[in-house]
Amino acid sequence: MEAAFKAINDVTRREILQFLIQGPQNAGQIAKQFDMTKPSISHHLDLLKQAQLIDAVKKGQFIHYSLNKKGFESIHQWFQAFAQHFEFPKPKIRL
Amino acid sequence: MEAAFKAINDVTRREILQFLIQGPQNAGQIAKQFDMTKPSISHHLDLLKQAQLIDAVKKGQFIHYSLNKKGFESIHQWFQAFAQHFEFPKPKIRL
DNA sequence: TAAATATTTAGATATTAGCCTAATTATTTA
DNA sequence: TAAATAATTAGGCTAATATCTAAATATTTA
Repeated sequence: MEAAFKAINDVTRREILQFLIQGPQNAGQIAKQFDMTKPSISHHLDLLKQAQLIDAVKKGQFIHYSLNKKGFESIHQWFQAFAQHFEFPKPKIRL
Repeated sequence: MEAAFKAINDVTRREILQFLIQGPQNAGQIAKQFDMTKPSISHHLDLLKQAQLIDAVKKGQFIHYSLNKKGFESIHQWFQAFAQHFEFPKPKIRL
């Protein structure tokens, strides 16, 4: 959980997560989105992986990165206590 | 939003938020819960306030701190995109 | 197998963050 | 109004973070 909070406390890493909503991408494709060197992006990917917010699968010389539910669940769980406290509006009908 | 992510990226600050679930507390009562000096706690309270995760109301020589919905809403909003992506299980019946 | 490509690892540097002690401000009480 | 209480602000120190360049590793292709 510690790692997840640390991971999302950075604009670039949050943008990487947003980018991955549209589907798995390899490191180069991710790096292309940002005005930052590949090693820096690689470092960010490492922190996101440590937090289990993303998964990495090597396919030949490429590494495919995708969102990982686990890390998000840990954030979700922490948030629940407060969501309950404030009773955030929920849809009346199951979507 | 930036400020909220920064604020929750610290164990002490998250523990302060947890503590405030049970209701408003003044700075001294909060500081008593932690093995840390008052100035350090004061600094944490300031960051939480900046993130609008807590509110501060002065009552005489005391300052009462309480949870502030606003900051949590900004985190909640960010989270929604991913919650939708993963379709986190929701209760079938409205509680 | 040598060259090219994809990505990471290592090392350096500058900024940010967290904690402490000392000093300051504001309020209450004797 | 002087002393006590509640809390913050200021200043300094150390550890952690984000970024870069250069080098290394792994894989594919000519």
